[in-house]
Amino acid sequence: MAATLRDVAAHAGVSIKTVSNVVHEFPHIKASTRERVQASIDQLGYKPNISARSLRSGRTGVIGLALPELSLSYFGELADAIIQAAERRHLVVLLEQTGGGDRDREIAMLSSPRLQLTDGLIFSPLGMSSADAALLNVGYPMVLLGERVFGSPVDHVTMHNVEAAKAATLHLISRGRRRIAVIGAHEGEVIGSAVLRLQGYREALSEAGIPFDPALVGNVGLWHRRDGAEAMRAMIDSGVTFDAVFGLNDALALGAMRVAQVAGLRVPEDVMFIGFDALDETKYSLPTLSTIDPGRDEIADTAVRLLVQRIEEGVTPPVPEVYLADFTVIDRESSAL
Amino acid sequence: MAATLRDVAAHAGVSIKTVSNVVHEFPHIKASTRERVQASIDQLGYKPNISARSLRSGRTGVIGLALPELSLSYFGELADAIIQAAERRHLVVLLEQTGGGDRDREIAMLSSPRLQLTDGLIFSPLGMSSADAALLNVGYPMVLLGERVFGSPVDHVTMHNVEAAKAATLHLISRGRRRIAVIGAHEGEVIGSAVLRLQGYREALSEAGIPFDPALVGNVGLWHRRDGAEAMRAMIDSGVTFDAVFGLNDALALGAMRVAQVAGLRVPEDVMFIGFDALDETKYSLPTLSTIDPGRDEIADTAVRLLVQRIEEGVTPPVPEVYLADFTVIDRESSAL
DNA sequence: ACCGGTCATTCCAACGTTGCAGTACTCGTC
DNA sequence: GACGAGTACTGCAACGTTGGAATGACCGGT
Repeated sequence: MAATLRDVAAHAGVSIKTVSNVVHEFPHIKASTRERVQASIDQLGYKPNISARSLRSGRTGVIGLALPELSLSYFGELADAIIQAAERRHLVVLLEQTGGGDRDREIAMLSSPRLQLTDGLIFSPLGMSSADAALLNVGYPMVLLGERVFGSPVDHVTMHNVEAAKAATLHLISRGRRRIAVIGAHEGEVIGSAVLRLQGYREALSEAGIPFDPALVGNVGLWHRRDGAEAMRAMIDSGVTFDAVFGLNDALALGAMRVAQVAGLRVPEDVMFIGFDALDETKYSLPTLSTIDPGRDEIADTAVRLLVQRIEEGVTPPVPEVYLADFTVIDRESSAL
Repeated sequence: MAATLRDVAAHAGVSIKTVSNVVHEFPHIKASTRERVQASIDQLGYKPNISARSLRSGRTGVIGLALPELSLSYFGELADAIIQAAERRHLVVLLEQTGGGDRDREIAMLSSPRLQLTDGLIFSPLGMSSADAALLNVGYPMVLLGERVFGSPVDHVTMHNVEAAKAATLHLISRGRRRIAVIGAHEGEVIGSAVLRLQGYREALSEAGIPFDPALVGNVGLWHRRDGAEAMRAMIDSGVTFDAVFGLNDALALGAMRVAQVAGLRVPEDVMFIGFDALDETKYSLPTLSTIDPGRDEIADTAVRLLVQRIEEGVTPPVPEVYLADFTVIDRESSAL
């Protein structure tokens, strides 16, 4: 069906290898030959067979991207950014979903044969922990995202979670709030974004001389809108008073903000809100949601850049690189004075 | 590095072909041999090399999915559903983004060499039109999504746009509204979701004996929240009166609903709202948004099923199949009496 | 006229797999 | 006790590509 190197070679009256050389822009080719071969390529519509190339050269031009769920806006926007960054480097992305924090599934995915035709993997776990770090010592290039696994042998792109969460909390404090609830903690966990952001929250409180009140911590299962809504309802029902809410991500904050308003609280007058992630929808909620911009494009671009570097250099780095993206506080209606 | 059939064969003391036969569960193999080979496979951690397999057999187990932008919640949720449906059939998905309706980019994507290692494509165009239908006569299996291209030579999974839009409009009418604005029309276009849904809107009006008022049609560029917000602002500024809004998708409706509320209109008392797509976030907006559930899982599953069928049967169908998913009206606070 | 060196191109082998053809052995049948 | 019909395996070639070595042509210098 499709034209092969052999067909082009016959058509142009040269050897197969010469055609291959033209395709790969090898130096020593006469201009006239190059033109003739190129003409044949165009005429026959030759496209290299990637399977064959990959079999021979070991490269596919495909990178894997494994993340929990695309239906969560955060991961949808992240995937968008990563696919664009990959495209800029002439790579395509093969997408694998691992579900909402299923550790076993994440680990199984790491050795899935589906990754065979992939040059490397960008992996955003949600269920694994630092105890599993050694499992990331897989035989192929990998870049890690997120805050679940530290001390692994692979490059890691993440963000200043503690500092950003602290900034978010200080933002509310600077607006005069002292009873700041936090929604999205994971009870009993010692690692992950929830823990780090909670730590930032506590650091901000202590810096401002505000005592930490465990009654103001809303625990959740996942970080969906639904969980934020449920946690807010529970907190309101518990009778605890608060004048601000820090949602550990935007989905939680949005779910919580709705419930607070339904319960008759005015935002921002009675309760201020801030989230984390800078999702597009935070610009259109009522009121618009203040949030932390985690520098998604920067994260995406860096992840792809590091992965390409590892693919080209071969094997695991002696000292894995850890990259921390910059963040910004976005001040919107939900925390306006 | 990785074990090959050759290694396993040597280890088990059989021929390469026998190992291959075991892997493929060929009938005529002695149980004892099968066990011995299987043991060697496990011991050496053999995984088939997909590039080699694909070179030889022409199949990769990868399908392409080309859609506009993952950062739009609708496509994020759609991609999620398609990836899950593909996984159920042991396929992986290679994701390609074509941007917000760039016809040339969509056409270029169709012949991209990146699709080489793909067995087929699920394609959701946003810029092409029925005039381009012939371009879909590509040499590989394809399933089309959406409402841009009709009469193409490939299988097509779409939905009852006209009927669903009509149902949405009738829903508002049944709640006593007569001045129903519609947000999301594409001025001058004659095809696509916007046209079909607008048609459904007009059919509903005419069935209810309500005259069509062009002043109640809000034109937009894209179907993002921002566009809905801008269109609503323009409509309010124009001074036209309305007591309900049909957003041609949820993002438009949500953007518009915010603007309407900021302008002092109460939802649903002064203005009712309904959207289209049943995004997760419509359950958590304030108020929650009534919408049309387009049966996303059904669409995803059918698309993958049809694609697999085409891949297995080879070539283009003599008569392409057109599948229309069922829809449901979801009644929420934004249109509550 | 011959040599060394660069340039342009070709030849060969391999990547790991699978389809097909073939072989050798076992068995029940007449 | 030879014969077809299975059963259990093996061997070879090929898929389309690329890396490296090999070949040949050409050119300036001696």
